[in-house]
Amino acid sequence: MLDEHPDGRVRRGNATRRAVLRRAVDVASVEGLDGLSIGRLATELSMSKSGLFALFGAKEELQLATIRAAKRIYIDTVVTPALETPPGLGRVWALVAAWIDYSRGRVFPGGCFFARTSYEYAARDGEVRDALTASRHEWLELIEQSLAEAQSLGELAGTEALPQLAFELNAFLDGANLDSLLGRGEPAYDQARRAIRDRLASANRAATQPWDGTT
Amino acid sequence: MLDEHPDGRVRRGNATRRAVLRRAVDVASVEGLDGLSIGRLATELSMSKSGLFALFGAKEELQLATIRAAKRIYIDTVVTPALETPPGLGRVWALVAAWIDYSRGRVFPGGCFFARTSYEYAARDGEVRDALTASRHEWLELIEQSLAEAQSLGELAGTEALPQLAFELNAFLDGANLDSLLGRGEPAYDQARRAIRDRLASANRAATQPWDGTT
DNA sequence: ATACAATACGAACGATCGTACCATTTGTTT
DNA sequence: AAACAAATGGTACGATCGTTCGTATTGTAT
Repeated sequence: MLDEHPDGRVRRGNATRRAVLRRAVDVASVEGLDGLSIGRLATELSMSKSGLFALFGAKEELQLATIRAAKRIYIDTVVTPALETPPGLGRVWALVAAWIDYSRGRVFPGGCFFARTSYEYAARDGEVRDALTASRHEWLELIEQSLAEAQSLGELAGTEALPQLAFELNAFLDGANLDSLLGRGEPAYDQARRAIRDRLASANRAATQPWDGTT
Repeated sequence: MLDEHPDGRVRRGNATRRAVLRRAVDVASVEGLDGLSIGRLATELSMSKSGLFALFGAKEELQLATIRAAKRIYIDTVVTPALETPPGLGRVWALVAAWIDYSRGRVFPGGCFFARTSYEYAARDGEVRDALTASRHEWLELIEQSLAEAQSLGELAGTEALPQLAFELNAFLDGANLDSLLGRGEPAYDQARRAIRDRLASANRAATQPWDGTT
């Protein structure tokens, strides 16, 4: 959509940028956005350091572009597939299930890209941090909105506070992600699934429409 | 306890090491254990880079010593005070309450030291990562043990799986820590408290000994 | 054909990194 | 008093960092 102009030069540049960012998101998910080094990226991609640098103009621009690239991957592998499930608790479950697959399948070698980098910049200032907080906010709002749909369908007790519930579900996901990376492996994801299923089942108990807990 | 030998030289060295580590834990909680730089620490503490380096022998030793120093602070401000509360759900609550105060009060400027650094090294190898995974394991075991005491006192349903429950409580804590750092502020801790209180109350409902949810 | 624009490279810059070596000072041991 | 040990500082090394500059190449305009 940004390539509307069929300029061969910028098209070539965009292709190179994509190749760089494909590698950058993987590196950053393990070593962090600080660990991203232009020289190292250039070496790994067999290009010149100055050439790679010129594509972004500054290190911070590379970091911001890396975040945007990670967000695209995240949306493609987690959000979009889950939105194929019709609204309701089924979609909420599809969302968390897709997230678990995303973390578990190591779409990024360092687990969830945003968990890794958000913690890295959580206590700092600047555009990088702002971009990461905005991403987290969008994600939490997506969960909350899916919960709101389920609630208006009668699948969630009307007394449930949705920001609270979204916070809890997301905490389970992040917890499993970290536990898994730190060696707890598959059982961590089992714990998250069980916690989420039990929590949603409890929120469904006082609702009008029953939920079978699987779909 | 390690200063049993009244050698003035090593005592002086230990004092300097303590001063270095007091600053190192703060820096690492914000910039990470990679962001720790010997030269920067030396400048901030008005000492020579080579002198500071010699006190630890290698950067990795400085990082490991920083983790040990952070663990001491953690134990002093979270674990030990909570253990003054008698076993049972009251102690579990004291533990999580102390943790929330520890994160909320910014004992480390970057929030929980271990959340920050564990994510940093979660997807890597080496002694630093091993030390961090061990710390996390100890913490989770402490929660689990406190839950086991509560269970044997009849304050927790016998059907509750304790590793599962410990995972959930800890996930709430980490989630609030990150949300708070990313600008959500006090409400994040309120959400964690509420999530934990509700979860413990639910686990207490099928138990023999009631719990009032506050002490 | 000519002027312009974007990509890419090579070389070099100042800064900072972790580390090594050597000297000095200070405290302990004999 | 002499021998030793630990802490601390000064200097310098090689590596890497982000960045700048000049230049060649390639594609698009006029």
